Amino acid sequence: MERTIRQPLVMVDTALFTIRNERLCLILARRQEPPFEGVLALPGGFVHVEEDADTAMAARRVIRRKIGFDAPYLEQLFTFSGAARDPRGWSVSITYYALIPSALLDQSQVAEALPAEALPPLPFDHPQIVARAIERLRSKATYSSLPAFLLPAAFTMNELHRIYEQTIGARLDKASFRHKILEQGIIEPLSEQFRVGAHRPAQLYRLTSKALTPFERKI
Amino acid sequence: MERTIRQPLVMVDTALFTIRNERLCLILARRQEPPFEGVLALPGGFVHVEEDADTAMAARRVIRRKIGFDAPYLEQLFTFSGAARDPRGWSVSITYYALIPSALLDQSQVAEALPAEALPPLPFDHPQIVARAIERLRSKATYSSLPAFLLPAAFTMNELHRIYEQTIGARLDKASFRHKILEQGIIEPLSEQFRVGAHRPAQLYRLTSKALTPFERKI
DNA sequence: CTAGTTAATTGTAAATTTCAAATAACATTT
DNA sequence: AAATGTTATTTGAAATTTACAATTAACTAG
Repeated sequence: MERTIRQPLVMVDTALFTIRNERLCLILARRQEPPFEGVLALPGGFVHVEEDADTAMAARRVIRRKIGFDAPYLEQLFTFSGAARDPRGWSVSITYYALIPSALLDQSQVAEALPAEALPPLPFDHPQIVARAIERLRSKATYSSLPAFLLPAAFTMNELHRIYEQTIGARLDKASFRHKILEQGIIEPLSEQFRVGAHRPAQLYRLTSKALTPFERKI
Repeated sequence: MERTIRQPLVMVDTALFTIRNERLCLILARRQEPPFEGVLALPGGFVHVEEDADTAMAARRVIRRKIGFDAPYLEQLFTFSGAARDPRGWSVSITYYALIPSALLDQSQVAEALPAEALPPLPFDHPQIVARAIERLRSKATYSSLPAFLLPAAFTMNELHRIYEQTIGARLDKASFRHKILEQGIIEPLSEQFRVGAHRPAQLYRLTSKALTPFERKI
């Protein structure tokens, strides 16, 4: 037992995705205390003793403090650890990523979100965390309903289409996309509800129970 | 800082998959010390201070102690934590899963491997870890070369086919399977090398660099 | 009532997947 | 040497899915 870790810091860090101007963005927080006081970083914090069921509790607390409510989609990402990642000592960071529809955020929060592909230099090992989060998001987007969690409860087919293109980072055929999504049954039309404008009204849809559930809960 | 965790136990636990009698099995270890002394459990141990880069170091150490060499495929699975999961106190377990070709193991190790679907009652939250590991393996098997890491360096198309069926848990069409796998370019024939027997010789293949790399390393 | 804009459908070609069956290449037995 | 058994590998046609291009639909604004 003598070579085991004594007093590691146990923390959570979160990558909070949202969409601004049709681009995939991250919500950062300015650090209130050293180290790296005043620097933009991923929102995070220490795990509390009473958060004894799961570190997702701590992640939710961190996210609520930042945006004021629970993210519609939250998933554990990866655990980083070691003596080098934090100057305060041997630490374990259990990281999470969350998807947050910009419609739920304050205007000011949305305005502060920064494009995932053009972030400022981040402290600690946060760049690695971001890289992994983007990788996971892209990967899951190709075979699940994940990107839909970046949209509000009701959305049009084209909005969904654009979100998928944005998160996957590639063009997707409109007709095929519509076909496949409807085929999978992960969304359903809201009867008689349309988004209106200077054009043909667009059918509104919502996620069904076949869509991926938050927290990767299965059944 | 007063509500943060003081002296958490930081450990790794591993789910070690192998194939015995064409069935997906796990290699368990009998616990040498309390709690649950003498009980079969997932191989695990405390993280050491000098394992300061990444807990994968600790996972590799645990695996080497159990089987004597490094697993060809190792990936971080999930991090479990809390006050309830271990009677010794608040703990963090960073879990890993590994794929180990039975050809590399001692006969006795293979004989002791137990079918993943019929394990004895496991201590701690090890049943949850196993469930997640199987889920991850099945999921990745559907879109990657993962199951190939359960086979030795050279294998026939049918061996690969059976491994995929076993890990996914469903029938796969032979012709389509062969087509898709070769299409993806994740394996290549070993020229002039065949597995012989009382039947037509079977072409031997090996993984190419297009196959999934261990440790989820990209590029 | 026409132009502009986005939504949604349609049709056809191309590609992929499925399914069933045939053929190939041995070792072993007769 | 020929027949048999066994597994490997290929083939071909049907069914399904996907890609691509174009058309039609439904509104608002001027």
